Amino acid sequence: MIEEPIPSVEPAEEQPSLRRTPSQKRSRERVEHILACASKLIEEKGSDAMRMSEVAEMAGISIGSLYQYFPDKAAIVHTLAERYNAASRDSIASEFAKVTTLAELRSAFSALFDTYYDMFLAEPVMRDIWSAMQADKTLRKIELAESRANGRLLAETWARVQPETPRQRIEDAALLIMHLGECTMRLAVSVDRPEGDRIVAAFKHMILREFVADAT
Amino acid sequence: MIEEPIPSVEPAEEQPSLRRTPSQKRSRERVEHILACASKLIEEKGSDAMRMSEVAEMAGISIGSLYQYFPDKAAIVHTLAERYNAASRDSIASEFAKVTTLAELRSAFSALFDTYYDMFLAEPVMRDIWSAMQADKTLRKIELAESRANGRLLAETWARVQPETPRQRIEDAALLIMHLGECTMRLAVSVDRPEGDRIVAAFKHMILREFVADAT
DNA sequence: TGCAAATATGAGGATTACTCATATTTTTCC
DNA sequence: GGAAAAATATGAGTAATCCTCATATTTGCA
Repeated sequence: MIEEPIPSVEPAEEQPSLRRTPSQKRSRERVEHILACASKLIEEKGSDAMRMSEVAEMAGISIGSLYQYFPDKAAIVHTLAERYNAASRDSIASEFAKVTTLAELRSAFSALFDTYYDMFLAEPVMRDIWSAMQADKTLRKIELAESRANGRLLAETWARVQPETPRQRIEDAALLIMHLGECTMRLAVSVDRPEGDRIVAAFKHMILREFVADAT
Repeated sequence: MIEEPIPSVEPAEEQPSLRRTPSQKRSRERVEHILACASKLIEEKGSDAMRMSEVAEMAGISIGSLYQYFPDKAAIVHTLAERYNAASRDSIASEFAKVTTLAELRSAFSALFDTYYDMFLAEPVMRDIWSAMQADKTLRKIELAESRANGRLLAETWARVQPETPRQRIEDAALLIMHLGECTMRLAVSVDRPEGDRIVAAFKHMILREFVADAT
């Protein structure tokens, strides 16, 4: 009945972000409710200004209960981040799955970052969480894990359509590209719309040059 | 008599990070001393774990005095960040100043990022401050201003050696490149040494492709 | 129904950035 | 030199907030 959003690709690294695995159905629903409230609060005021007391109040539970489910504030952000990341990985994986030629890789990459940019524009919560991840030491590890996971997806596809290129070079470049993609999104949404659009275009233009036949 | 630390290139955006402009010589020395202590503490434990009480104690002053010079904790990080940024801008400006051809731009860029990477490796405080800047809303604006300032330096040089390329395209690309350069540094120093080296190499390789004659 | 396990509660502990009324030092001006 | 004024120093105290824990309530099950 309750279907959890199982990351269908590779989970980045699952720390125990829930204090106890909820065994009762009501508990699992409550976890979802807490996350929904937290998400709404982050949308309204940002994760930094979000107070644990507010989350508890909006969710209609006591602070004690809140801490029964999440060991600390970062765990809430962590969980939300993991969900967005899982969604990203999924769309990346499905976009790359059908790629068999370099030309297809180029158009898949292009489409991917258009989608990614739209997501960033549409989801203020996602944007905020990305910033929060940079702030916290623990959460920063998630970002790296995420870049690595996405980098692997790109590297596999890339190596498939261009087997003559050294694997190490592909892997390094793939990690860098996916990481810089995230950085570009953050930059693009932090400036005004037309400039953001141009920045994303510039990024795509720059990266697409990498996916060419001549192995320099 | 009062000589303020004037950034020799373009100041990114000077908010009043000092509570009062110290008029007496002893005060200015004290500001320097506070910053030195803060820097040492950041090196030891990170800006997040650095306590204002510790800074005061190490500097041999009371908390009240500390707050007489800096309006809040972020202001200390802000000031330190501005200094590093000013140093970066200077080295970027001097590296680009003598560039007159595309080939020279390429080698200047390459040399610049080698230096930048070395700085990041050698200066744990700088690394920490970069992370801290992402965390705080106010400080994040500095990062953007910094990217813009550096982007302008690159754009000017680039436009000089390649006047046929549309100015808008150069400006967008320059901002993106300098911003992504910072992101690459952060990524490179957060992984193990050999991988970090390869990542920096991959970045340089990728960007140097942009500085070519064919205006695609 | 009654007992044990799971879950809920919220007052309070702990930490920490920052304030402010007061005290001290320095400068100014006769 | 001395007194008034301005600048600077002080640190106990305030406020904000995360999180704990001893206790109460609810649920699952025999």
